Amino acid sequence: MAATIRDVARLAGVSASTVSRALSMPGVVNATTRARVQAAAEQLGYAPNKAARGLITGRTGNIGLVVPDLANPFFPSVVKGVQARARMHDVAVFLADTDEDAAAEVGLVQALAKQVDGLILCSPRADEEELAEIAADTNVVLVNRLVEGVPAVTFDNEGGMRQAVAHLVALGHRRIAWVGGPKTSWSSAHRSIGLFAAAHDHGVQLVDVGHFAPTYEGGMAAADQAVASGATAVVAYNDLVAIGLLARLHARGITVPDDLSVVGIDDIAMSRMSRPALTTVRLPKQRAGEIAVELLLAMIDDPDPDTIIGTRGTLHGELMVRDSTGLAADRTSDPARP
Amino acid sequence: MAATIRDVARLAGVSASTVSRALSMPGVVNATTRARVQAAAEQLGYAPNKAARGLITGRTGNIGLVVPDLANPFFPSVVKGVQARARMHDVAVFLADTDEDAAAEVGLVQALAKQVDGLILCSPRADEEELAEIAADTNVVLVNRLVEGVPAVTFDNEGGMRQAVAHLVALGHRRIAWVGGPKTSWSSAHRSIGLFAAAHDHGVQLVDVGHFAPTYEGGMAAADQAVASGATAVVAYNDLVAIGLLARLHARGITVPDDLSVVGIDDIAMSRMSRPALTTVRLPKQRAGEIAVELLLAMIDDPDPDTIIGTRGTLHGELMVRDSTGLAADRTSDPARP
DNA sequence: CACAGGATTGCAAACGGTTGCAGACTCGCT
DNA sequence: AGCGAGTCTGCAACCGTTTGCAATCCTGTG
Repeated sequence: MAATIRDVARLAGVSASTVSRALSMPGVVNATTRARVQAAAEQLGYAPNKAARGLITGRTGNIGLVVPDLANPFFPSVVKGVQARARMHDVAVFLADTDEDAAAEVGLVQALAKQVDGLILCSPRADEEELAEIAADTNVVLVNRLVEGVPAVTFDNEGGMRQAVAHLVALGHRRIAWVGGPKTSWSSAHRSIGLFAAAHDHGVQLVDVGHFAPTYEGGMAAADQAVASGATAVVAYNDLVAIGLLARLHARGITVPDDLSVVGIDDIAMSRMSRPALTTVRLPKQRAGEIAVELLLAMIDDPDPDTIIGTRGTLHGELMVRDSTGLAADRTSDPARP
Repeated sequence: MAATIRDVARLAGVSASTVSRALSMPGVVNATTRARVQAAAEQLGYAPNKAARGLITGRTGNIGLVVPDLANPFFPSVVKGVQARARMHDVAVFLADTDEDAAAEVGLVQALAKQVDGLILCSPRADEEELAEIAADTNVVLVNRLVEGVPAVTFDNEGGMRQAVAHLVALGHRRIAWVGGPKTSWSSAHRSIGLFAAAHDHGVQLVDVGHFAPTYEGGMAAADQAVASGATAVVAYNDLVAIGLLARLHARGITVPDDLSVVGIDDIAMSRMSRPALTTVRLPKQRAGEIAVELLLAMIDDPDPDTIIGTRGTLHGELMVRDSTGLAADRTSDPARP
């Protein structure tokens, strides 16, 4: 079908090796020959078969990206970042959606492993051992998850939580509820830790409402318990959950932020559009994807373990104050002017 | 690094050919040999190198998927459908996001073309000629776009619009505004046509408010013109636009649906969560992805042009009536009982 | 006991590239 | 003219598979 290197060689009247060199190591072939080859290649619309090259060089020029659920707006953002950066480096991206299934995850990873130079695992569901095992014989970069000895790009959960708490405390909140994500979620655990630490530092109460699905429905399910907790503000595991909270609170006639303040995490596009617009900790999701690619590519280029293993990028979040947070309900005036 | 077929052969004490056969054409090798080979393969964690196979068979076992913008929630849904179906068939998926750039689109497509057996182009931005050209020497399935002679899966825009109009007419609306998408959008054009036809059939007025970006911002930009149009109901190019409308209308103190009804198209996840929840035409996005894969795979298996060329799946939308549509503002009672 | 015929298995070529090595040429000098 | 040093270019091997063909083994039968 498509033209092969030999077709080009024949047309240019040279050997295949010369074509190969003319195209990938110009400078080593005579200028006029090179011109002839290039003309021939052009004419035939020739483009080298990456797979064949990969067989020899051991580099496929492809990377794999595994995400748990594309329906969660968080992930398309990082996929976009990965995409963009990969394109810059001229590598193609395999995408796999595991549907939140840890078992499918390792299966997919193994299937992908053979045809890529490395993998980016985004918020992986697999357990720590499995991840370590995978990372042992494949180039792997983790996103939003930390595993001993595996390069990763993560978000500064503690810092983000600190900002959220500082904001709420400034608004007079003294009792804050935490609506956690899935029990096994690495980021939920770390957000929780950061939150408790920040609350402690500020001397305010934090009440843990429990674990919920990282979805709109999870937020709806958590709302009533959050209200019952007696807190004047709620921090949710992520924006989707926060928006679910908003919906249920509205349905119950509870006004946000007058009766209750709500803070999300992620800053997905939807958050600007919710009513009220959601105050949230913006996580540079796309940037995370970009950095993951850089890390992975560096790792591929220089497989020297020492320089890479343990490398990790930590991205800082930024509090986006919008309309879902306000003065604490049990205060009637600006706490700054008592 | 990874085990090759020869490693397995050595361990099993047979030749590479036997391993190949044992694995891909069982039944042709002796049962005990096969067992030995399988054990060896298992032990070594062997998985064939798809690229090498591709060289010989001419099949890479990969497909490519090109979308204009993952940030638009419409696309992750179809990507998910493609993903799921591809996995069933054991093919891997290359994903490319073109960032709405028609030029990047053809470039990416050409780059991908060499390493896949076929391509799924989702709502392609490229012009008709380019698409036809690409389809000429690659297996291509279009999604949400029709081009002469190229297999495609599309949505029944006319039918969807008819449902929307029937719904609005039943609510007493007699003057409906249409907020169109990008000027060059195939689906915007067809939705517009369907809408006009339906309006004509029902004997109601349709006023075209113009073309807007298919985004939240586009909706915000369109809102005031929609209001000024004097219509009592607005149909938006898609849900994102409709939600943008909702936001701007709210900001202007216009109540939906009491003052104005709003109808979207797509039924993205966000639509259930908007306030008010958006009445919209649900498009089976994920299903579209699945069918596209089936179509593409069929095309790959049987490259006989006649059976495939022109094949197209048309998926029907379903009106989801939620809270953004109500009785026409200029009516005070149920129009069914005048 | 020889032999036909089927069942297994191995050899080697092929796929489309890349690359080490060596041969062929071209120069510039002596 | 002879020679050394470059500069180019082609040959051939190799990457990890698959597959046509031929060789081998085994079995049943005459």
